[in-house]
Amino acid sequence: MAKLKKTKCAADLRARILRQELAPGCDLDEVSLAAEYGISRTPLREVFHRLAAEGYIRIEENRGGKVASMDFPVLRVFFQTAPLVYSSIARQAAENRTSVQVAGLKDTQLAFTKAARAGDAAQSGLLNHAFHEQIGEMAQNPYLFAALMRMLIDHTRLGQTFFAPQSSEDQARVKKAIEQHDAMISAIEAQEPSLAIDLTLQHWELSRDQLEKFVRPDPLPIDVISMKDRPRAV
Amino acid sequence: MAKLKKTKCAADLRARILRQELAPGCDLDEVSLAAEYGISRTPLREVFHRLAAEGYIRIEENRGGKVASMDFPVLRVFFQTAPLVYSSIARQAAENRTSVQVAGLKDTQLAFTKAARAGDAAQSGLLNHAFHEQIGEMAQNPYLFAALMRMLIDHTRLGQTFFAPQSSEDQARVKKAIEQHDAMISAIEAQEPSLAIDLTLQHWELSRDQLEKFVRPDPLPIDVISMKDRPRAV
DNA sequence: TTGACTCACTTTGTATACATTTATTATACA
DNA sequence: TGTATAATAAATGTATACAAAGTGAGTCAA
Repeated sequence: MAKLKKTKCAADLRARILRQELAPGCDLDEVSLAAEYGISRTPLREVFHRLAAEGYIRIEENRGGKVASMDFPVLRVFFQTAPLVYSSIARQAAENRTSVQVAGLKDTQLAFTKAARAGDAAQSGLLNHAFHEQIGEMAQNPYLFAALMRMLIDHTRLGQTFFAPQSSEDQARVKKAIEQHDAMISAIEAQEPSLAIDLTLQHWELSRDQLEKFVRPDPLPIDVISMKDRPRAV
Repeated sequence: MAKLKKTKCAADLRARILRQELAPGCDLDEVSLAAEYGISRTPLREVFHRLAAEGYIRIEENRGGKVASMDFPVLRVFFQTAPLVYSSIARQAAENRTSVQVAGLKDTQLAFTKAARAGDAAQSGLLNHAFHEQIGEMAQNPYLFAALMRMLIDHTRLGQTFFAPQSSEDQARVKKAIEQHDAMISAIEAQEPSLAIDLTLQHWELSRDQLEKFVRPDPLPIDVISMKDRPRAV
């Protein structure tokens, strides 16, 4: 019972960080968080140290925990590394998945689909995260899994806008993402590594286009006059 | 001062696990370890949670910390994954290294060479670990770095015998490893990624041959008579 | 002898109190 | 008014005390 509160606290903190409810760099107050989760500072601090080693937060000497930042240089590396890690994981997931794991993945995909169609951005992001984490578990590769989890922290935080469709284009993208997930499940279930890799890379391309737009948004229009012709451009 | 004891405790525990002084699966008693490091159980447990998330130990509900095991299925994955991670790290290290980091790497290599030539197996293993960790830091890739660190935990533990040369063959291998390190430093310093990758893969081959011998040792001789002809075969 | 149960003992988990460090405010002085 | 410094408040880090769970020896009944 008591231990449940601790794991729940850790899980909730992770979720809040992934949802950017706790923004990068945000200061984490021990006393208020401990009160919030109904535990004392001792177990909370143990959670902090766990999250620090997982890459969610960093702990500074005598000034407590802060949400891990997302500096620009790292983002560049993120885009460089994602295809390698995601495709390697996909390959091994297709090779090593168990049928129980496939069933679990389908459950997650079902929940994800519902949330995405309902336009619940926060929940979609978390379920998308869970989806890819589950594929990571299928790979049975603790080494790459560690890399994957760190990628997903940043990926989910960056993609927070992804599942909040505004334009009809956005909605089409979300629909495509759902379909890609379904295809990935099939490839993994059929144990076809090379197909799983292809689908994963396509999925990454879709996500990357959106993320890059977020990181490097369209510049504001220079010619003010022409704005009249496309009033919703911004 | 007090915080130093904590980081020292964490570093020492890591080293003891890497040296297999604390064997895989070994139980970690909180009170005795706390006493040993001159700290109370509270900070020690925080260290435990850190090490758990780093993959050095695992913490079981109500029965404390145990050194992470090295099960056989994972070893298979280890050999599969090492070339990918090590070579990717090497590439980016050559691309992104700073001169300060190169200087640090040379220092480590110097200490490593001394320890290896002196036949100090434990120290050699740790310094070899530090050498490859420093290359990991040069890569400036937190995602792959996480994978690397997990690989090195198992690599260093497995290779514990590597730097305890018994036969003259073993001594030749250690000498070759030292030379390969030097060549890797040069490639990284010269910022030649493809060369760094080649050298890293060669280095891995050398290590792999030795490790596989450790994991899958030569079978005991079946023909007892022939033993007389090669008394040091076992 | 075996098996289950009890009770003492050991170990882990949590809360609280205290020490130490950092942040903030107030005050003095230029 | 602005800066430096002292005093105060707030937050983090650690130790200790207590609660809860696990472990094991010993006992007794079948």
